[in-house]
Amino acid sequence: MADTARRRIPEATVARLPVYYRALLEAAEHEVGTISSERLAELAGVNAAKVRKDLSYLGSYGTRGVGYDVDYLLHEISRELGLTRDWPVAIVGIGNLGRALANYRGFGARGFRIVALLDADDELVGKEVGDLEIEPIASLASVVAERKIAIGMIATPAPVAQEVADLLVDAGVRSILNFAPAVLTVPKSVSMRKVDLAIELQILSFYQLRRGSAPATRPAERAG
Amino acid sequence: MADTARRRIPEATVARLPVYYRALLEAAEHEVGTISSERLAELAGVNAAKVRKDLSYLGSYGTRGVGYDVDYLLHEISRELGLTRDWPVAIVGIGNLGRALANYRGFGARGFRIVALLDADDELVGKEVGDLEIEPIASLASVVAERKIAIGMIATPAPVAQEVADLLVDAGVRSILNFAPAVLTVPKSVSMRKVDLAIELQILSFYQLRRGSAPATRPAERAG
DNA sequence: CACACTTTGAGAACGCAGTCACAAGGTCGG
DNA sequence: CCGACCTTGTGACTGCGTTCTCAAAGTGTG
Repeated sequence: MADTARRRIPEATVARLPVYYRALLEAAEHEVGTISSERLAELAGVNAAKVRKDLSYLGSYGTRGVGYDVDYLLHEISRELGLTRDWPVAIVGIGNLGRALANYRGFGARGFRIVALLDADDELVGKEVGDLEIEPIASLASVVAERKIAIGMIATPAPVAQEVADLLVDAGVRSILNFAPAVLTVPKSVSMRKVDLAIELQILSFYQLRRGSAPATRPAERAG
Repeated sequence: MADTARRRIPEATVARLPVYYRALLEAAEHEVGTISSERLAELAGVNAAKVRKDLSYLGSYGTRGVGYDVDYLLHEISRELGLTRDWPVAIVGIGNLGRALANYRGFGARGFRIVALLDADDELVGKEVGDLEIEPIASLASVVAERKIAIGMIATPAPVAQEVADLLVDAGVRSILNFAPAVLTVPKSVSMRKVDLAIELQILSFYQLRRGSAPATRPAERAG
């Protein structure tokens, strides 16, 4: 039983842990106590060897001849991913997308709570979305400090995205999820990931042109 | 000048081409005729060697001692990505997210046109979003055929996402962008990419727990 | 026209991730 | 308690992607 002397977890593995987590949740609901790497692989859409290697980075949580205890594995993964904690989230930019994100009930409830909506437009400030009131950008720093915001989502137009990122970083936010179609630079101490619709569509377009030489459904993406 | 005997373009490169494209568009607006790999790398948030290697897969479009002709490179990349064509897109599932996607003006105008909105909810069918009317799922096959839909976006709840994917595939759609938090399986002949908010947040959470051992902002994601 | 300077293009080396294959370790029936 | 069976955990191998480095190819100046 590895415990403290745990190896560094590869980025590719980190990116798959949430998928395993979701699959295990489903297994826990419908089914039973233990699950084999093969079955888990099927639910997660990967192959069994990869599942075993990934899980082995967390420690030896399986039992040979039997499989993995679903509840125990769920617990270990959620601890590893920090899902046992509460992560207050702020959304900056409450346009179409920001509003949809604010109303989105798909974060798995677990941990990620949207506690602030901010926008630069005075027309929007004061309006309510869900049960939150939109606040002005100027109050970003104080809001981040008071509500202990860990994660910032940027849903602004591209031209102001870098500016907003800088504000978030200055306010102490160290994890950013960027939805704006722009390349942002942040200090190395800040983690940033991006979700970019236009890029995804263009990649699909590339392979659509070349049917036949198209690779299969993409592998899980990298971590950051 | 390489032409027909062009090498296979690696997935990682394909995923970066849209980023270069966007950076070049910006350069073309503000600036001038040619751009060095170093400058382009800066705008795209990668390093210069990678830019050169990526572009070399498209052919020898640079001039030593000078750099790349911005307009020419834009043209070549857009041709490679299929941005010179028109790609009709259908969105299935017009909830929060679907509506936001329908109204989203960030696809770069270029090529991707949303031409159909579909939902299983009779309450929604017939309503208008933007200038499109929501249609019933039952008409998916005919809509795809008539409007020559190439790309389907799935923005339904997770439990029905696989079902919708199957319908899209049966209707002849060969590129799918999945926003539902679910693992979908499609035939190898179909390209699928996913955008998964919950997973992104959980990855950020992982690294937030481990400040110090955190890798920098993620590399561009893989293609599919 | 020669020489200094710039920048690309690509070969080589390296490192990370994925796959394979199998020994180790555990269950279970008789 | 023994032997057949199952499934994990991991070492070895392979392949892809990134980085390094430098020759080749171009510009421009005196």
